[in-house]
Amino acid sequence: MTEKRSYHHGDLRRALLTAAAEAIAESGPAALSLRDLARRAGVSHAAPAHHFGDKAGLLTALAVEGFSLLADALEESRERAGSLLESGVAYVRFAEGHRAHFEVMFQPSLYDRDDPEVAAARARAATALSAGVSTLDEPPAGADARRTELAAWSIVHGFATLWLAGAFPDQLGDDAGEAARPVIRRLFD
Amino acid sequence: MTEKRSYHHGDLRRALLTAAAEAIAESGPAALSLRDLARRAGVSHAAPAHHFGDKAGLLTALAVEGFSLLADALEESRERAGSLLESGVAYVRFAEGHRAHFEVMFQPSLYDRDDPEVAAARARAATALSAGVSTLDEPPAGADARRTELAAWSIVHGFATLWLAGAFPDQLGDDAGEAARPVIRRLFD
DNA sequence: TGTACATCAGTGAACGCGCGTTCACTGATGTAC
DNA sequence: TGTACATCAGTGAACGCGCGTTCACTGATGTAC
Repeated sequence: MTEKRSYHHGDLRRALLTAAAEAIAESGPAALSLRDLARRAGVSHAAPAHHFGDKAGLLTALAVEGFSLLADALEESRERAGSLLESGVAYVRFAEGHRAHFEVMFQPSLYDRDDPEVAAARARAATALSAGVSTLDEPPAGADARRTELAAWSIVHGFATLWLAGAFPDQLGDDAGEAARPVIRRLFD
Repeated sequence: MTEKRSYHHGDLRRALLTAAAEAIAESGPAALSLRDLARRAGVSHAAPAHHFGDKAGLLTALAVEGFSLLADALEESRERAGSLLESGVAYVRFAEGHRAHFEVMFQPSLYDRDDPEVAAARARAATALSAGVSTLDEPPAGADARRTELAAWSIVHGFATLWLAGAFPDQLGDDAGEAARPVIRRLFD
């Protein structure tokens, strides 16, 4: 808690990103202030500007991390289960487990969407998601494949968003991924 | 523009809600300030507090209006088309046409979710949505009906959210409702 | 192994800004008689 | 129809606060020789 710290923090960049995720999970991305993050990291209020310039810079880094983690989760699920259904569940689990990243990623007004690192990480996540469509028993082709992809993306994104917003009835339980499975399955009946 | 106004505004409450929707569409709900709304309405900066108390009060009123407009749109679509597909299209159209309301409605941390008017308006919208499920050719029952409802809600909500976030490729065109139709239809194949 | 120096990370004081809130006020409207 | 008075909507000055940004600074680290 009150551990002594040398003049140099060691890994302030990492600490600020972690603090940002915490702060966003508590109060949303818009309430974020660099001064608050500095306080959380135990560092003077001018230090964050050193690493990120401004708030958009920090959120850009968070978006990169988010898309990258999402891509990891989707790829991992595909290797493990090889099913679009389970990729969808992984998407929902990612949103629940990385709420702050998820919220930032899909509010591109908050960060620099044209940043090359963002574009690369997002492309990797998009590829991982669309690869899931080809794991279907009868994989659709052409326009049908695109429609299926959008439908799958929409249903898991909508479920995740509504779950995080607390819009669902309590009966659905505590586990977003498990609650999502029968709903996503409905898309393939 | 510079029209003269008497000491009393006439319908300041209405004017502030309209200004709020504009401001939110421009910069998001978190950037909203009562002083800015006062400026937009051409009124002194202390006037808004008179009608709404604080920002949460104003956003509560906006949420009420939003759920109410959504319920209207869903009911109207059901009377006109009587199809779950078209109700979904109406949902997406509502989100596109009332972006500010939509954003506020599903961020309940911004307003008083326990307000009785909010609860009533939200319940009306929920009823209108679930009524859409019973218009299916082979309406499901019991747990199946609930799953179908969640699936339908998720897919249209997800599509709307991703559309507003600018996450979809440009090829989808300008009309969110039309773009959504084939994707939603995929749920019923 | 030791020294000099460049580079870098973080400091802390200062500034100006927009915000929400308070409060005594004033102008307009509605109502009782 | 006219007058008196209560109520209400909006004013404008004042306040304190947290914020981002700037800037000269200092302590730590790494590197060349």
